[in-house]
Amino acid sequence: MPNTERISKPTSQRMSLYLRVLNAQLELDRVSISSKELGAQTGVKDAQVRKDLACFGSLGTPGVGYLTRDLHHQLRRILGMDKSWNAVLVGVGNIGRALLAYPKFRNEGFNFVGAFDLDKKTIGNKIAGLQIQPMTALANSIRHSRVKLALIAVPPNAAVAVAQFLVDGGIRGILNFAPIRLHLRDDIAVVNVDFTDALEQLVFKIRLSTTDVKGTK
Amino acid sequence: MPNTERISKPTSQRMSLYLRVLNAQLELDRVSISSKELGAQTGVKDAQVRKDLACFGSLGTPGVGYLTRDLHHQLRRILGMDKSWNAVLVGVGNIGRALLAYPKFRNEGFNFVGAFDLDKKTIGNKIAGLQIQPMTALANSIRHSRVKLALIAVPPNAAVAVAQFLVDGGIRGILNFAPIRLHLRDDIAVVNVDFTDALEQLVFKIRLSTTDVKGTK
DNA sequence: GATTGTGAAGAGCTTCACAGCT
DNA sequence: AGCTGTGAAGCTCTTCACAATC
Repeated sequence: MPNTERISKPTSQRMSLYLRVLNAQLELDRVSISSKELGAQTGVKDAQVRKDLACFGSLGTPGVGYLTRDLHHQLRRILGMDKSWNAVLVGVGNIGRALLAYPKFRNEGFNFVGAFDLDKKTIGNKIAGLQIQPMTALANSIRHSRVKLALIAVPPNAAVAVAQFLVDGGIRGILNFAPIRLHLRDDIAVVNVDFTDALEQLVFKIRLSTTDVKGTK
Repeated sequence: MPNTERISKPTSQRMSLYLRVLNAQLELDRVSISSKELGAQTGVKDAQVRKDLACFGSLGTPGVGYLTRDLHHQLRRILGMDKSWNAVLVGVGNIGRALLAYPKFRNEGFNFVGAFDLDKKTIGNKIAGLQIQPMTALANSIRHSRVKLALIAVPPNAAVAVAQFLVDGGIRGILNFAPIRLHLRDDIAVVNVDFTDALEQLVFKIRLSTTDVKGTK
């Protein structure tokens, strides 16, 4: 009975980080890990780690730390990764292709069950074992396979229409790679991945650290 | 004299969003925009928009809003986008190729001046007008062109070594696509883009909204 | 009437520090 | 001695609400 609802966004983000570390620790056959070490490997203060982990209700052992396997299991459960998730991809351009071939998705329990595009040249091609289908097949496919997740990697001007179409088809969550903010019903989960945003944040960070040392210009 | 330093991380992130909106508004020849509209298009409360924009020292006009062109200019300045930035790419796999071909980067003032890989098969190929070079050419290239930004799109086990190598070569900021947290000197800016994290956050969000309505399972 | 800029209140997140367990 | 779990303090970010401006 871990209350999944009372987890803040910052906490859930760190949970993903912890999970990444635990994966590595399991491969090294480490039996336990302390909040201090988990923190060191994720750039989080140890007290914060313990607070985050407290929602499992005392899984740690004073003097020892957390049992790697148990914690891994609990984290996956909290994040909803204890079962696998099917997903469709819309837009098989450069980014779309990279996503289809991204090996980590399958490792973590994500599964592409369909890939769709408008371009007749790419339709029919197989990428990472999946045959690209025309957009016209999308609606049926969603209803049939009862997919809940979609990844959008289409040009920005198409993204809004595609998103609306997906929602109408029954999709509940969208990972959006188009550099556009989607405005959808608020029971639809949206996560944006915007490369330009990321680069701008990087530039801003650099300027912050170089301003201290008196502008290198 | 806008004090670039006193801008919080959440604010700077929203600045990127505002900038995206302003780009669109400029294309539509809109002369001014209100905090309310800027907020609506980015999912931010109007008061928050005004607070964020306040660091420019009164650029808005009561009863009217903000002059689109001026605001655009100021935002770019604050974010450090008033000049263009050169960058190198390390790792020309699926993701690397997508990044090289990503058109928005150039639009926003980012410029690839080098792309590097270990794989002899890709070395020498041209992608988006850029010839892939061997890793052995990386150090010289950085020093020569005085690049400050690097994008890492290598497998996770190589990322740490590559990052250290880049820093030793004089790189000041890294946009990291490998699903690994880099621990570097703290005057080095790092921004992580982790697809698996993003998908996990999405799943978590979905569960949050479906838990309310009593698990669809 | 519409909209800005902002002090003050409110909400949320992080860090501290220490009792308590092994 | 080493480490967890947590109340309380401290800090940051967001929202409210309204006087001031056009």
